[in-house]
Parts: sequence; C-alpha cells; structure tokens
Amino acid sequence: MTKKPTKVATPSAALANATAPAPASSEEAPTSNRAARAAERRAAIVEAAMEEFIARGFAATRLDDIARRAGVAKGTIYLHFKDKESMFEELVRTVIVPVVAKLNALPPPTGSVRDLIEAFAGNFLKEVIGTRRGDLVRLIVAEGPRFPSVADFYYREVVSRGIAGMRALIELGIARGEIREKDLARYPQILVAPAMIAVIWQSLFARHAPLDAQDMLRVHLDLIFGERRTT
Amino acid sequence: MTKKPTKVATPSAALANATAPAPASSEEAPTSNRAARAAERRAAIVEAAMEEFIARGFAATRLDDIARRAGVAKGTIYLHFKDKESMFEELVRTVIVPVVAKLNALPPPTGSVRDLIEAFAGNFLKEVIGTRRGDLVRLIVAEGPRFPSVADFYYREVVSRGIAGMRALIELGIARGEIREKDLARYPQILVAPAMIAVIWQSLFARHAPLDAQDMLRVHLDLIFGERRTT
DNA sequence: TGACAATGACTGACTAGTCAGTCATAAATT
DNA sequence: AATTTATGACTGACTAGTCAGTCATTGTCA
Repeated sequence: MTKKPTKVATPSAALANATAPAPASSEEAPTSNRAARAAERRAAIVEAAMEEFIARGFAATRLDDIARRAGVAKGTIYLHFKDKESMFEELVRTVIVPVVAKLNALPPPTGSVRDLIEAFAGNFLKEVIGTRRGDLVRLIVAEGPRFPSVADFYYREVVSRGIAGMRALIELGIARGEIREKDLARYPQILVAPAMIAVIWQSLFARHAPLDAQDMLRVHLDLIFGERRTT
Repeated sequence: MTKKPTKVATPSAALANATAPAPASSEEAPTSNRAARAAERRAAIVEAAMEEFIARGFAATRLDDIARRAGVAKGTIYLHFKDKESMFEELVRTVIVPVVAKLNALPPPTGSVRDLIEAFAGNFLKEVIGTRRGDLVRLIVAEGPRFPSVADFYYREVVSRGIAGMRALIELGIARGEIREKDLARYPQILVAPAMIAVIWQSLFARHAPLDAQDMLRVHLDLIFGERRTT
C-alpha cells in the first residue's frame, strides 16, 4: 500500500535538522537510554506547542506545525498526549508547576515588608513581564473561558496562592505600621493589579507606547507604603 | 439534506427571539424602506457575531452559527462583510465607537476630583464589569496579538484617550492637593489597573471567588486619595 | 563477545470530517 | 418586467486523529 522503497532518509537526521546540530536545549548528553530520549521528545513537544499556542491561540494552532517545530512526526504527539485539548491542558500544567514550586520556596521574611515586596516585584519583572511566561498568562486569559479546567487549575495553583501570600504580606505590613490602608488586606488584587496590567500592556500595546514597568511598580509601591526615603 | 420544507419561519421572528419580542433594539418601526431593513440585518449580524466571538474566540467561531443566531442565511453575511476577518475588525469598531462617543461627552469637571473619578468608576462598574462589554475587552486582549489592526484601533480610540483623560484628572487632583503621589500622573495605568483586573476576574474566576468590584475600587481610591471622610 | 530476536518509539500517508466562501436560484421591491 | 436582495446547497481547502509499517535500541543466548 505505502509505496516507499527508499524510506525516509534517517529520522534522526530529520530531528537534528529541526532543532539544532546539538541536541535539545539544556541537557547535552547524547541521551543513551530510551526513557531519556522520550522525555526529551516530550519536552520538545511541550516547548513547541507553547510557542504555537501563544502565537496563534488554541483553535488556530495546527498540530502539524507543532510537530514540525518539535522535530517530530505528528503521530509522536499522540504517544504523549491524548488529543489536542488535553495536550493544551497538560501543557499549561507542565509550564505552571515550576512557577508554583518557586512560589512555595519563598525567602524567609527578613527585612521590611516593602523590601520583600520589592524583591518580589523585581523577580516578577524579570521572569514574567515581557517573557514567554507573560505570554502564557495572556494565553490563559484568552482561552480560560473555553477551558474551565485550565482556568480552575490556574486559579487553584497560582492565583489563590498568590492572593493568599500577598494578603499575608499586607497584613504583616499593616501590623508593622508600614501600610496605612487596612482594607488593602481585603483586596490583595490591588497590590498585584499594576503588574498584571504591565504583562498585558507589553503584549498588546508595547509597540505603540512602551511602558516602563519597573518604574510604574515603584510608583505603585510608593502609593501603598508612602514615598520612599531617599535611601 | 436539511429537511426543512416549511422554511425557517420568518427571519424576523428568529431575530426577535434572539433579542426581544419587539424587533431589534432601538428602532421599532416595521422597517419599511430598504436601507432601514439592511441596517437592521447588519445590526443583528453584529450582535450575533459578538456573542459567538466572545463565547468561542475568533478561530473557533462558525459563520453558520452567527448566521443562524442572527436569523439570516450565511450568504447574507457576505452582503455586509468582506470576510470573517474583516467582519471581526468591523465588529469591534462598531461596538467600540459608541463607547468612545460617551468618553468624549465627559461631564463638566465640577466637584472634587475624587467625586469625578468615583462617578466614573461607578459608571464603569455598571456598564463594563460583568457585562457583554467587559467580555469584549477580554476578547480584545485575547485576539489582539493576532489582529494588530484591532489592537491598534483599540489603543488609539480607547486606551490612549482613556489614559490621557485619567492623566488630566490626576494632574488636577495633584494641583488641588487631593492627590499626594505626584508620580501617579506618569502612570495613569495604576489608577485603572484594579478596574481592568476586575473585568478579567469576573470572566475567569468569579465562579471560584466572587469579587466585590465596587468595594475594591473604593479601597483603591482610598489608597490614592487617603481614607474617605465618613460623609 | 557476537549474532539474533523482541520491543516499542517513531513515522507519515491516509480518512473522515469541518467550515469559509461561492453562486445559481428565488424572493422581494421598484 | 427589471433590478436588487436574500438564500442555502455546494465546493474545495484544510486538519485532527489513526494505524500499518519501520528500525534503533535493548535483551537474550551460545
């Protein structure tokens, strides 16, 4: 039935072409055993899928494109994921989990609350705003309503924890007299809002009006903690 | 294929169902002349398209569904719009324009700046948060990157004007001594951020954790203007 | 150690289905 | 009757998901 006498060159050659002369991104070992190779494949698929989903959204993304970008045949995707939908869902989980891990490993609360939050904001700036992770946030906002399970997961793992953490910090700030506005503890969203806006702004309007997110967050913290002493 | 001998009742009946017993929204006349009927059709299509696009996103929305919801045959859509893409773009324009008109018709600046902004926030709460318009904002955030022309339009017509207006208000507040934080004028986004977050929250997380947007905005204004005097 | 067998990861042509856009025909309006 | 407007069956391009077949790797045995 299939009329392929010569077969398809070598699959490994195709793979090498698709990604780079050297294997994958982080790991460099020639990946001897099967399991490792499989994990590597899966990682490549996840990576490629994220790029495509971010660029085109769920519905408009073609699995063929993901496969090509991952340097893998389409069928291979189905060895790792049940279908397009559950691939999207698992993808979000896979990418989010390390973030949650980091959130849990919060630094010991030394120094002023303002310093803590400032450090947190700095981190957020570097790791989220204007990065692939920021785009992922926008993707979740975009697809959330069509993927309740994704929205649920994101709320449970990231939002609710983030809100709770921020609330604890705010309460500490209030107890220490650093924060005046007591009601702020009821709406930690207010503390985070400018950061979220910065994420969205970057991917929608940066080309029209670049936003100095760092400076904006500083001003926002001044608003909450009062003008910063000069040093 | 479709076994519909009797035809689809009357289109107007279907339309009436979709919106209300009485035809269309504003106009009530039996729409005698051609132009009026055409405009009505177009409005029905726009209305239906907005519902579908909000519910499914651009790529996953079927023109057949829009046509059915609008009580119109698919071909009719193409009498009003060139194709799906330009329909989406024109749709956003059509829905946004009245909002801009309202923005331009700002009330005369009487009373304190805080009162002005509070009135504005109240309006926003009623007309945007938790309404179809709020969903439209989310839709623009979602599809913006794939429709630069939509993002451009939205930025030009809504965002940049809104930011400018807020900045003027903030500067007034600073001049009058109502607002302490002078740098706020450089980032009117901070003033608006919680409102935007509320919009997004409603459509993503309201089921998990309902958000009292009104109260949150009040707290945020307290933060900016100082605790509100009891009356 | 070298030869051979078993495994299952991987492939990509293929199927079945979907949907944007078209156009011959019909209805309504003039 | 002529013209404009509306219809919806149809088409062709496109794509999610399948599966029979391939072959590098691993395991087994002499």
